[in-house]
Amino acid sequence: MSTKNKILDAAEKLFADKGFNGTSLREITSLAEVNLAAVNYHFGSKKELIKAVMSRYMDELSPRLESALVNICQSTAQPSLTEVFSAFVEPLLALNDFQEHGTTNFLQLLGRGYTDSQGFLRWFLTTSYPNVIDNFVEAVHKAYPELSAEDMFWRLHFTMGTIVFTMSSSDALMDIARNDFSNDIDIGGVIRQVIPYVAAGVAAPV
Amino acid sequence: MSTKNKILDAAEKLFADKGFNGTSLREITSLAEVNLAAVNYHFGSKKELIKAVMSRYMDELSPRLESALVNICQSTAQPSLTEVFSAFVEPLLALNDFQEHGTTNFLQLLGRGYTDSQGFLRWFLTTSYPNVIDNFVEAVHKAYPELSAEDMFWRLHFTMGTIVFTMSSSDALMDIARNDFSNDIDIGGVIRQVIPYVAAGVAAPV
DNA sequence: GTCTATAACTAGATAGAC
DNA sequence: GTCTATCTAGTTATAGAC
Repeated sequence: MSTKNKILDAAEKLFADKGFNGTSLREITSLAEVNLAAVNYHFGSKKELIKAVMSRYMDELSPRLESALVNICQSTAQPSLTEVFSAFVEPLLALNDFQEHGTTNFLQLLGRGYTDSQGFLRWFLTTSYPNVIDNFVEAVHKAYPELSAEDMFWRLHFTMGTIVFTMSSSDALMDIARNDFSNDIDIGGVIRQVIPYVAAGVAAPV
Repeated sequence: MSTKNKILDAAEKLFADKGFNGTSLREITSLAEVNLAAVNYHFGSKKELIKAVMSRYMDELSPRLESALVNICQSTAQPSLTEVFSAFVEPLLALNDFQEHGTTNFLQLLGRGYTDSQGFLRWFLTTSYPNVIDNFVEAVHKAYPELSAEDMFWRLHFTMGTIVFTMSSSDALMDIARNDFSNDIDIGGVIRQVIPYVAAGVAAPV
C-alpha cells in the first residue's frame, strides 16, 4: 500500500470524525505511520489533501449516481419522489465495497464540508461536479413538476441538510437506537429511515 | 458596556460565522477591543466562554418556548404538527429584540454545536436544558400519537438536522434566493419556509 | 521517495506589574 | 480589572541529507 493511499485513508477517517479544522497533519501522518513531510510532498498542502480525499469518493460515486438518475428521467412513467431519493441508496452503499465504512465516512465528510472550511469545499464540489446536482434537480422536477424553481431550491437544501446532518452524527444516532430501542441499525437502515421523511418534506403542500 | 459583554458579543458573532474551532481568542478580543487576557480573567477558558455564549441565548429562549409548548399540550383540542412547529417561531424571532441578528446567530451557533466541538456542546445543552426537548417531544406526541417512540426519535433528529443545517448556511441561502429568484427573504421567512417541510416529514407514513 | 531537523507562526493560558 | 510580556505546546510547511 502506497504512502499516498495510507495518507488518504488516515485523513479520511480523522476528517470525518473530528472535522477538517480539528485534525492536524501530525495526527494524520501518525495514524498513517508515515513521515510528517510526506503530506506536503504528495499533496502540496492540507487544503489539497482535503480536495483529494473528497475527489476519491466523488469520482467513485458520481458516475453511478448519474446513471441511476438519468435512468429515472428517461423512463416514460412519472417517478415518485421516493423512487428519486431511492436512486441514491445503491450508489451510496456501493462506497462500502470501495472502502471500509465508505458510506458513513463520505456522508460525514460531506457534512463537514458544509460547516467547516467556510464554504471552500462546497465551492469545490459544486464547480467540479455540477452534473450531480443538475441530474438530481431534473429527476425531482420530473417527479413533482408543480414545484416552483424557488420552492425546489429551498426544499433541496432542506433535504441536503437533513441527510448531511443525520450522517454527521450517525454514529451517535445508531448508538442511541441500539441502547434505547434495541435496534441494531446500520447505515443502510438509517438511509432507509430518512427517505420517507425527505420525500414527504419535498412533497409538502406549499 | 462591560468588558464581559463586549467579549460575549464578539465571540458570538465570530463563533457563528467561523465555528468554535475556527475562531481564536485573539480574534475575539481584537474584535471586542479588549485585552487578550480578559477572556481568561472573566471566563476561565475558551470552553467556558462557549458555554456562556450559548447560555445567554438558552436562558432567554427556553422559558418562552416552554410556555408556548405547554400551552399546546394543555389545550383540549389535538394540535396539528404545523401548530407545534409554529410554536417555535415567536420565541426564536424574539431573540432579535434581545440581540441584533439574535435569531440567526443563535441557530447558527446551535448548528456549530452539533458539528464542531465533538459533542461537548450537545452534552452541555441536553443536560442543562432538558425541559426544552421533553416539552417538544410531548407536544409532537399529542399531535401525532400513532408515531412510535423510535420513529419519533429518528424524525426529531431529522428535523433538528434540517433546521440547524439550514440556519448554518442561511446567509448563503438568503443570498441565492435574492439573486436567483429576486426574493428578499429574511430569517423569519426562512423559518416559515421550513415549517411545512418538517411538518410533512414528521407526519410521513412509516 | 523518505527521512531529520527546523523554520516560521499561531494557539490557549498565566504571572506579575499597575 | 486591566495591562504587558511570556510560556508551553501546538500548527503548517520546507530545506536538505540520504
